[in-house]
Amino acid sequence: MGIKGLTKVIGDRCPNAIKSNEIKNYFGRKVAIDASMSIYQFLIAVRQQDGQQLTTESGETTSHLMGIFYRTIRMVENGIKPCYVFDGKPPKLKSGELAKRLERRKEASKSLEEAEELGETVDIDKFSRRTVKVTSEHNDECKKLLSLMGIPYVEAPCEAEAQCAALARDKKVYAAASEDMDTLTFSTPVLLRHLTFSEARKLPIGEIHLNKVLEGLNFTMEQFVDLCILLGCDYCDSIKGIGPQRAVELIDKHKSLEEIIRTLDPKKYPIPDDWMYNEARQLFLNPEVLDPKDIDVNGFILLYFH
DNA sequence: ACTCTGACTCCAGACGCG
DNA sequence: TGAGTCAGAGT
DNA sequence: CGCGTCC
Repeated sequence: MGIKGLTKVIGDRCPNAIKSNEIKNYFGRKVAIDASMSIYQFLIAVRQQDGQQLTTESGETTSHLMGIFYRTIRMVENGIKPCYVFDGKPPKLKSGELAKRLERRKEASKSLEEAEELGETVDIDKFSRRTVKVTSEHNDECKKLLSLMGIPYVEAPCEAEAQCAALARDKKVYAAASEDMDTLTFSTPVLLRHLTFSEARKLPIGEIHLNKVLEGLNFTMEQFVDLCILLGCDYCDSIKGIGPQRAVELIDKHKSLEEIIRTLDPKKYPIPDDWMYNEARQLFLNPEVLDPKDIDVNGFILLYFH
C-alpha cells in the first residue's frame, strides 16, 4: 500500500516540505485517521510473550480494541481530536493488489502450519503476523468502542485515505494522520506521520505539506499524481526500469504520462499491457468520497474539554 | 557512473514497575 | 508492509 | 531504561 519510495523522493528533493513538531503544537486540533490501517497495525503489534494476540476467555481477539482505546485516550489527553475513517468498498482497480495480498496471506498460512508442526516458535510468531487480515467484525467492534468513547467516525464510501484527505482539504480537520503516503496523492494539504503518543516514542511527529512538495518539485497536482503512478501505486502497474530518479526526470521533461508514453523507447522501457494509468489518475484526482460538509467530526468529544 | 531490481534483513503498541 | 542494505544487471 | 503485562 502506498507510493513506492515517495518518502525518499520528498526527503531528497523537497526537504522543506517536511517539518518536525512537538505534540504541544497540535493542541486543540482535529485529525482524520484511517481506522482500518490502525487496526491492522494493532493486530500485528499487540501480542504477548508467546506471540499470540490478546483475547477474551472465549478466544476472541482484543488486541485492536486495546490499541485503539489507549492511543485514542492518549490523543485526547494531548488535546487532539481524532476522527476515525473506515474503509468502504475498494475500487475495482485495486483488485489486482488485493489478490496479491490474499496470495501472500495464503503462503504465510501454509508456512505457519509447517512451523506449528515443527514447533518453531520464532517462525510461528513471524508467519502468524503475516496472516493478519482486518475483518468487518474488527471494524464493527472498533466503531462500537468509539461510539462509547464519544469519538466521531466516518464510514467512507470507498478508500479511507481519500476520505481523510477530503476532510483535510475542506478544513473539517487540520490534517490526515497516516503512515501511508498515498493520502498525499489524494490531495491532503497536510499529512502527519508518526502521530503516536507512547512514552517511549522514538520519532518526532513529521508534518508534510503538499503545497511545499509541489513547489519543491515544481509540479502541478496532476503531474504529482502522474509521478506517483510512475513510482508505483496500488491501482496499476508501473514501468519496469523506471525508478524514482527517472520518474521525476520524465515528468519534469514531458509533463504528463501521455507524453512520456509517446516518447519513451518501448524497447528499453516497455509500457505495461492494458495500462490503466488514466483510470488510476482519475481515482486519485476525483475519488469517491462523502461530502465533508455532511460529516460531523466533533461527536461529543467536546465534553472532554470541560 | 548512475540507476533500477530483487533478495535479504528487521520491524511493527502502550503501560508501568523496578 | 515498509524501510534499509546489498549484489548484480542494465542504461 | 529494560522488561513483563495488558486479555
